[in-house]
Amino acid sequence: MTVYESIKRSILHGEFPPKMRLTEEFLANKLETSRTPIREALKQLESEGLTVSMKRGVRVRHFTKKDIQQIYDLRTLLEGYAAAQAAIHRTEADLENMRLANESYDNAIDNYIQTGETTIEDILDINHQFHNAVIHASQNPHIYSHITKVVVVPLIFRSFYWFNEEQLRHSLEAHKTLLKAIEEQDMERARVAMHEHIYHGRDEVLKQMDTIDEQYSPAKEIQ
Amino acid sequence: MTVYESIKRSILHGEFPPKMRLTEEFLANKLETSRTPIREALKQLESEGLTVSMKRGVRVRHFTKKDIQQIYDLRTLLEGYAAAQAAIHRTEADLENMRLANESYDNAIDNYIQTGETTIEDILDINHQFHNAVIHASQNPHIYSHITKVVVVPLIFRSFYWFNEEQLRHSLEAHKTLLKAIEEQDMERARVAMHEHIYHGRDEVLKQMDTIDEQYSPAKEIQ
DNA sequence: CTTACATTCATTGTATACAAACAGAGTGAC
DNA sequence: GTCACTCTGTTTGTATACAATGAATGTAAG
Repeated sequence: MTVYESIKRSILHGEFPPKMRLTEEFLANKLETSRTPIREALKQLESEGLTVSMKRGVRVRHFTKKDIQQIYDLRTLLEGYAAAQAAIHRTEADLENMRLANESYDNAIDNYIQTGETTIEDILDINHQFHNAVIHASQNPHIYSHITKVVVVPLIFRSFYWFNEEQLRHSLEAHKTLLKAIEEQDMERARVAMHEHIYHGRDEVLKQMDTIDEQYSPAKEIQ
Repeated sequence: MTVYESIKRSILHGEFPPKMRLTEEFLANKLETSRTPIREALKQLESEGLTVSMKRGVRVRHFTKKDIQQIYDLRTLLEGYAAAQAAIHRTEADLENMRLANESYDNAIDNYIQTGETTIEDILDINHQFHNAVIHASQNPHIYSHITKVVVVPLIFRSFYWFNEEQLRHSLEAHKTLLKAIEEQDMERARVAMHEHIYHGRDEVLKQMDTIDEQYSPAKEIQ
């Protein structure tokens, strides 16, 4: 799904800023394809909440602080539930996956700080691996699509959070706390650890939004 | 979105049973349109979880009892949250909407029993109105898409539940309990009332699945 | 100067033709 | 008889042409 991924990247990286209109022909030219695959990608993006379609055409969605708060509320609810279920249903293989993801995380932070070979994208990816491992351990595959939707939006505000060693270490510690609770099958402890972890991330994103304060910035226009 | 609605109806009414393959041309012929709108509808249905696409083509999704249980778990989580938030944030207008929906429900049950003018579809619709009013009262519009997804699937198993006066009255009572808690801004009471209401519905659907036991029935083939 | 209407242009929605990919049947070798 | 391979037919994926629909601009009347 390369057309979809490409547009998604452009939105998440800010190349297509909020409120920018996305015409099919523009995207078709840019991605050197026809309008048909573009339309399908746009439909999917809309169902993920990254775009909105008006009477005529589609625009990159604009999110207010309230939106972000509410989306994070849902993410907390869903991932908290996943963590609680994981504490009950996790297999030994699940635990191994989580441990592995955390080791990778640890190494990636070192690498990022020391050599700079590892990129933020890599770190985001490894973080994602851990969260996915938790969902997998919950043994409820239906959760995935819901969490995907609430996870993707805040990535638009890829905050300074992810560039800060202290925050990265803190995040890893949170993962370890969570993993311990899941190992010990301590369901409520796991849920709360996840709640705290996600709300902490939310606070950082909201802080970021305050500083750049682009809520009301007009859309860049094409051409 | 009439093509989408039409295919959805066919799936929910059992005309397109689980595992049935849906080829684009077949649907295009049936709905007297071209493949393009069909493809878009199928993409959307897939994102709602009603179909799955294989390497080649798409099939109506088949759900096991475990799937239904897990989907209801998520629905309970989400609607319970919505109810709790509604208890906090509801406006007077929200309360009025809920009261109205419950009145309609009451009348519809009477009408259904006595005259038979009101159909099950009507009743489902009014039930839906109440649940939507609760979500609206939560003041978190991002919940809608998530709940839509977990609500639609069980409709495939439109159980006997909806044909039974006693169950309908019971359901209305549950709505009233919930409404009272929301009126009194009793958040935890509202959450629990919603949990109970949804799990009760789940029990009925699972009971239904036991009796018909079509989990392992092969797919009808076209032609 | 403002409003209402009409004409034009840009953009989306639908149909269709063509290319690509996969499944299944048939054929041949071992 | 079985396995592997090719060939054929069906079905999806992509491009493109055409139709339909809004939006915007210009024009004329009040």
